[in-house]
Amino acid sequence: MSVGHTGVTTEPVVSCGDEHEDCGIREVLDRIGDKWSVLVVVELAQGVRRFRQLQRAVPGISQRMLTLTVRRLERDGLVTRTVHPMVPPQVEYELTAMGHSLTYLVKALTDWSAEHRDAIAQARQEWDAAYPDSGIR
Amino acid sequence: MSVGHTGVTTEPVVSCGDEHEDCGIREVLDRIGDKWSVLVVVELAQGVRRFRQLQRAVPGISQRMLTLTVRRLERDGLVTRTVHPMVPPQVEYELTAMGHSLTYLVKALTDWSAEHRDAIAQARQEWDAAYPDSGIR
DNA sequence: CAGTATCCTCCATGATACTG
DNA sequence: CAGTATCATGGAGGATACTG
Repeated sequence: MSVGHTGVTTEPVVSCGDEHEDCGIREVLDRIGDKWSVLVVVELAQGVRRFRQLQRAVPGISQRMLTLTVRRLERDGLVTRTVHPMVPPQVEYELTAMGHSLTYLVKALTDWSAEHRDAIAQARQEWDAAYPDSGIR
Repeated sequence: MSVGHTGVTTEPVVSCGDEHEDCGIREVLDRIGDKWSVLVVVELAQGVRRFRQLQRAVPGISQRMLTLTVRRLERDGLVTRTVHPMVPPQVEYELTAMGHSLTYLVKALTDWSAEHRDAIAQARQEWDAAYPDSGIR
């Protein structure tokens, strides 16, 4: 995917077209852009998980945020929540077909990230060296 | 790069592996997850743009946020900033090769969004109907 | 175990004014 | 035109306690 020099390469034609607003990117971004959704989806991509399993698998997430995150994913039709009436309670979360399709997008995300993290880190170092106290971070 | 399958298909094997942290997703997410970066990148995907051009192309963005956004993109090596010394000042922003490669990811994002926005909207309606005052949004 | 219910904090964003 | 400098604020997220 070398975009190389001056020449125009094959553009992915990403544009908002005639939309006045912001395409529909915001909708997705508002979901995957938050702090935990993607990490929860990544874990659920491995299979069915219970609440505490999820919390242990996503270090640092609070009970409250995990609840909010899975609720929103459920509301969007990306995750199913299955309650098994027993003591102690058992609730299982699982990706829907749509939630599953999202993992392909997430993979694209991680791939791009892995591919460019070094270049980004270097660019940042150079920039920070050039403008030591710019306030930008 | 068709992201949209239906049903269970071959898994993209998206996992954090043995990483304790959160892969490198957070780095990308922190950039594309913010309110404006993606929209600016989308506009710059069309070609070279000046500051005011960008601001007009991205409705709702404040001068301050546009400055911050392009600065951060520049710092990450995704955008170049070229100052032409003249009166009035002229500054041009352009995607780097890496910034360009990001547009493919953004396209995957918009594609997925376009493909599932209806399903998501419907899932939300149904959920909101089932749990009228849940507080979730 | 799987959550609710509160309270609180900080930071991303916004609004406004000024400048080379 | 292309910014900087301040000040203000809302809401995402965190901490803690309690419950069926």
